[in-house]
Amino acid sequence: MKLWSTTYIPTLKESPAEAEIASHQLLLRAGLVRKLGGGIYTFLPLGLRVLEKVKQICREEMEAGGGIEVLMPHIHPVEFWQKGPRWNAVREVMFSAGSASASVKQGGEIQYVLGPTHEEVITPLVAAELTSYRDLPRNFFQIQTKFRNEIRPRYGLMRAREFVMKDGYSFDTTDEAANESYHKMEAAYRRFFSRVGVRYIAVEADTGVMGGSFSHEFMVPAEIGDDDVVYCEQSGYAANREKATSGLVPKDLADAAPCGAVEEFATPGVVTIAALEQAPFSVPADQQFKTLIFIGDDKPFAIVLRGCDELEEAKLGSLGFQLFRPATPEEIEPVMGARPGSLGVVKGTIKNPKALAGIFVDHAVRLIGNGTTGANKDGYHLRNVNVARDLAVTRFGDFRRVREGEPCPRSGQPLKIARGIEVGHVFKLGTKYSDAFGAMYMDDKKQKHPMIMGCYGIGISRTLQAVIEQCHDADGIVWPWSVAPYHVLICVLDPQLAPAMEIAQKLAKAAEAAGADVLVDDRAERPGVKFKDADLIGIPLRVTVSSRGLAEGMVELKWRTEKQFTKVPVAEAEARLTEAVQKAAAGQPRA
RNA sequence: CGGGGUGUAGCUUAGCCUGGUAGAGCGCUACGUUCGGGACGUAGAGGUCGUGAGUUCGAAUCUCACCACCCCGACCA
Repeated sequence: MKLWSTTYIPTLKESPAEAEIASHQLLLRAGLVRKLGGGIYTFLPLGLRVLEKVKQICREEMEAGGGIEVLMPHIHPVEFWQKGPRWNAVREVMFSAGSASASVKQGGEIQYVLGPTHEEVITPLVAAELTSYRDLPRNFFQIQTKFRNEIRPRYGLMRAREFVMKDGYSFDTTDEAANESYHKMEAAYRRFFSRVGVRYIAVEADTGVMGGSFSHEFMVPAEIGDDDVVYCEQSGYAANREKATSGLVPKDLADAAPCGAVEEFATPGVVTIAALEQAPFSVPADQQFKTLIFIGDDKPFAIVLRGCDELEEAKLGSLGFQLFRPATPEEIEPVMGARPGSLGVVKGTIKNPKALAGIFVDHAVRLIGNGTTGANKDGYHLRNVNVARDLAVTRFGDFRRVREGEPCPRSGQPLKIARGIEVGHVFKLGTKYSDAFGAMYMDDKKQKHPMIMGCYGIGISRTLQAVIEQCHDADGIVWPWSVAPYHVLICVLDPQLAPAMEIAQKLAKAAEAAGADVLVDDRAERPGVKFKDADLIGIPLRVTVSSRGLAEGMVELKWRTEKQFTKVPVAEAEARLTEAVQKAAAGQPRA
């Protein structure tokens, strides 16, 4: 039992200007955290209690999934990162941790960095410690503070420079075993998020350059999220928008027959899809070919989409280029023969086809059959262009961005799109890090092989805020039982009356015996203030003890989720409270 | 890093355009009246007006630079 007067819960009536979204405002108003600097927060007692509960649930589910807990350092000698496979890519978001003394810092190299994640630490450890197939599989995890110098911290704990993360790493001998580790973690993640009390969607995520590996993101649906989740309620299909496909193009689509000879026509000044839709041309966007030129590893390549479609740039990762960017008009003209606005990939019209590293055509283009495209001659277009007969195609692929309402690739039902916050990510890594750090094992034939790795992250502090974002109303937070900082709040309206406090103590003991964490509001505040604060900090079950109630021999029980309270005779109060706590803990939050 | 915005008491802010005494509400302290959904009165404490330079007799107010924070984009748990 904790007395309000002996802890520190600084609630705010008004919300600080810096907080724009509900969860961020409530973090501050309910006295859970305070900001030290951009993206850097202190956890106050109430916030810390929630954080610890989320961590504990995570720990339990990780161990249930075979995870072994360790704690790695926050500061890393920089050599480990320099030796790793992504130093140049990650150093921008890493904090250095050299000496604070200016004289030492001058001209000196960075010697330490603050850990943004720990592949570069766990892999050398495992490389040194585990050498035999008999040592595997192993799956290590830790719950620890991470440091990333975010370009733009925002939304409180949602994107912070310092945040609490659970990170885990699995090491296996074979691909099949690694897949098993992966699926164990995926299952553990589902249990974790369910227990914490957030609605989530597990989506297929982009694997980038890792090729055949796979990846799932755990997303919490929220308006303020910065990812789009594409999903189908009927089939259960769900994917990050970067990776999502639709069933728009039937698998058995036959190529359309030509409808006449390709014909050039003048389109002076027409350089956009929209302009070609206007009279006198009146070509609908879905009958136009959109030709985009990119530079991939210094060579130009072409992407062809329908005029009405948009490119999903992340999907170009599957083409195998390390780096790519849109080409400039100056780079395009010598290759194609025209500037953007008059481009096309009709055979024989490309000025220098050999310069192109490839012509990649989106599957949906086949829906056009016969359409209109640029003539590679400024101010001219071609009509009656037949996809099968006339286009120069290296290969077809999926390059377009999926739109809401398109058919699900599995069920054919309309796809929906929602915003989401990424709170977890499971990723099959392969041997990227084991190769770099020599994490090898010897098999039973004395052959050495790199270990197959997986990595698994959960944003603990971000999950905490995601819970608030999902579980609040106009009055404040509405904590799920599992992570509530306290389960029961005993509001003593007249704490100066000894009998009132005695009853509060007795009830607190009963609730604790039933397994609840209890907070007693013993402040000499007016009732209105106490009730407002109670709603704000969102404790699931409130017990009100007042002189007025005691005069008729009653105390009151009230759930945070309900408007009405229930009067209970003092004599029955302990039993009723015990029962309520047990039911709530068992997942039936009703009195 | 690009675009936009804001910096005045612990919090929310007025004043700035049109230069001349820094104001309010919440919170805080004391006393009194109140006492079931953020009470009221009286009296107080609390301000380098983000920092630095400039213009001016005089700058919160005008100019410049810098810093911090917030929002929108590219990246991420």
